[in-house]
Formats: sequence, C-alpha cells, structure tokens
Amino acid sequence: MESPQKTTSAHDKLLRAAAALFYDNGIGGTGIDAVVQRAGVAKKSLYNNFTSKADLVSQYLEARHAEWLALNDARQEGAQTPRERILAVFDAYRDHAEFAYERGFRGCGLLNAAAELTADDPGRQVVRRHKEEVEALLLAPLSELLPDDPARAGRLARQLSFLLEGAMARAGLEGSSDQLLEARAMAADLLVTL
Amino acid sequence: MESPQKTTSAHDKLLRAAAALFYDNGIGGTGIDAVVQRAGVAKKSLYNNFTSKADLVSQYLEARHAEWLALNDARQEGAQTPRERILAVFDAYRDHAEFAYERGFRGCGLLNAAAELTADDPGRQVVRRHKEEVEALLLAPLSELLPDDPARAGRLARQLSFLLEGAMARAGLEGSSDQLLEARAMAADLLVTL
DNA sequence: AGATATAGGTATACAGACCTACCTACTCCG
DNA sequence: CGGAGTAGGTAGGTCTGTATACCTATATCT
Repeated sequence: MESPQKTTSAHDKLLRAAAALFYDNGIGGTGIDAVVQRAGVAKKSLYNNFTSKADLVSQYLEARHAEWLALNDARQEGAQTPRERILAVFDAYRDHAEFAYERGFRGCGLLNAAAELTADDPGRQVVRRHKEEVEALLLAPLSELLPDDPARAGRLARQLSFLLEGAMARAGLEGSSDQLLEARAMAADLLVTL
Repeated sequence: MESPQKTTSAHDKLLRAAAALFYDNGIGGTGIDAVVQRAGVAKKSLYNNFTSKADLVSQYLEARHAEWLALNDARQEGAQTPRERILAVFDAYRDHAEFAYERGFRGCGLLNAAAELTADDPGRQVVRRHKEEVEALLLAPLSELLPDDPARAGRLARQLSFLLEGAMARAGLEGSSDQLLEARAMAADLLVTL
C-alpha cells in the first residue's frame, strides 16, 4: 500500500518540515540538513522517501496546491450563488494566507517558489497548473452569470485572477494579508454590475 | 570624485553582469565567480567596489528601480491627459519587461528578488519603496480626475496597482509579456467610466 | 617622475551545500 | 522465527559559495 500511517510517517514529517522551511527561508535558502533536523528524522530517511531535494521540492509544491484546493472546497460548500462562488475563491486564498509559519506571512508559497526556480525547472509547471485551475474556478461562475457573452466572462475571469495575484504579491511584500481582503472587496464591487 | 568614467568602470561592468545573471538565474542561484567572469573583471575589483554580495544585490535592486523610473519618465513625456498618464505607467512596465536577458522574460526583477529574500533582508525595503512609488504615480492622475472623491481615487489606484502587479506575476510565470498588454486594456476599460 | 589607488590573476581559507556509506535497531509479514 | 524493509545516527566525500591574501601591472594625480 501507499503508507498505512505507522506512527507519523517520516514522509509526512519531512514534508511538513520542508513546507515550513521552504516557505520561511526560500527553497535555495533551505538546506537538507535543516529539513531533517526539523523533521527529527535521519538523513537516510529523506533519501528513502525522496530521490533528491528536487523531488522534495516538487512534492512540496504539489502539497501546497492540494492544500489550497481543500480550503477552496470547504469555502465552496457554503456558497450558493455564482457570485458567492467567485468570492469564495478569494476567501480560500485568504484562508491559505493564514498558513503562516514562524517567520510570518510571506505571500503565495507557489509564486515565491516559481520566482526562485529557473525557467526550465519542472516545478514551475506545477505553479502554472495551479494558476490555471484558479482561473478556471473563477471562469465557471462567470460563464453562468454571462451565458450570452463568453468573451466578457473570460476577460473578467482574467481580470479577477490578476487582481488576486497582485493582491497576493503585495501582501507577501508587506507581510500582511489585509490586501486580500481589499481585493475581495474590489471583486465584489466588480460583480455588482452583473 | 565619484568615478569620472575611466574606460568603463569596473563598478558598472559588475552591475551590468550582475543584473543579467541575477535576473536570469535568481540571486541565490548566481555565484560571485559567475558575476566576475561575465564582467571580465578580477574578483578583487568586486570587493573593491562592493563590500559584499549583499551590497551588490542592494545596488542591483536600486539600479533596476532607477531604470524603471527612467522608462516611466520617457513615457510620461508623451502623455497629456491624466488618463494617458495612468496608461503610461502600464506602458513603462511593458517597456521594462523588454529588458529580457538571454534566458527570456521572467517577470519583475524586483518582485522576484523580494520573493527570494528573507523577511528581514534590507533589499525588500527597496522593493517596497518601488511599489509605493508606482502606486503614487497612479494616484496622482486619479486625484485629478476625482478631485471630490479622494477615497475612491485611492481605491482605484490600489486596484490598478494590484492589476499591474498581478499581470506582471503571471507574465513572469508564463514567460511572456502579453499579460501586461491585457492589463493595460483592462485599465483603459476601468477609466472610461470616469 | 614618483606616489597612490585601482586592476588582473591565482591561490586559498572556511563554511555550507547535496548526497552516500556504514552500522545498528525496530517493525512488519509470511 | 527469520528475512526484508525502514529508521536512527554518524561520518565522510565532493562540490560550490563567499571572502581574503599576495603579488604584479597599470592608471591617475600632485
């Protein structure tokens, strides 16, 4: 089987430790030794569960994406109208921002990672997929609201996703997640005319 | 005096080389040796002109900020109305995006650097100042357009700056600067109602 | 011209990176 | 039970990074 949870599998402990350190100090700024020390496991265990640091990074990115999806699903549960489903995406982003580790909020972990990965790194693909998925989640309700104008729905989805991304980038710079609330309010404003 | 241009001062050669390498490979991904080799300069010269790599990074960030300001000034020359002055800021960002080195476009160098710098790094302060300055450049014409509603002008400036930032972040991910054109069009749309 | 500062170039200290090796111990499973 | 797989722990190997030292050569300034 995959891993029927022995105590708390070394794999999970490593991923959790890597998540905190990668987010706080950056990927390049985090050494293998720091990860195993924080995880409280032997270095051997790391290389039993991951083929390399790049593999650990890749799984870290996937995990953060999955983490956000779960938060979004939870928010979508409570959303009824298309308009609420759009704002739920903004709420999910804000929820995700609460995942700050000890060094404080530093913006979107996926975006930060992409900024530090080289252009050909496979990890960037994960980040691109994430952003596409978010945009699709914005587009679906908009298409419902504007069934006769798909072009406008597409432009609006893109605009909202830019807004979200920009708010996240600025939030990371300032170290606060207030910008995500602002962005949500802006999105709500844009939607009242529909 | 400062440095009355001997031939092409080592300081400039180093900054130019660092700019290309930092932008293409990231700051952490760029070693001192690579910088001096590309600059065609001795390592001694680096440590004569800069106290450390951190100093080089800091001056790199300042230089990119100044570079953008120059591009913006040029664009503002041709702008007459407040509306044009706002769109000129978007144009300047697009101009700046054309500063791609051999590895292609990778988004806003300042934002990428901030993503990879730790929370307490002084370099982040430079990036914050840059973003504040951009937002101020957006706010001034909006205050002219909305002299009786400064609150709305402020919100709009912030929204436009989020739009710009988000487009830049996405553009860096995709490796293309088309998103900046989209953002300019969105901004133009938002301004027609004023 | 002579003094001072800057530059080239190589060698090197010193730390930290990623990864592997070896040995021991526990646990799972037929 | 006995063997295989996973885990802990330490040690080391190789590479790369930042920064300095030393010596020579060139350029600038009085």
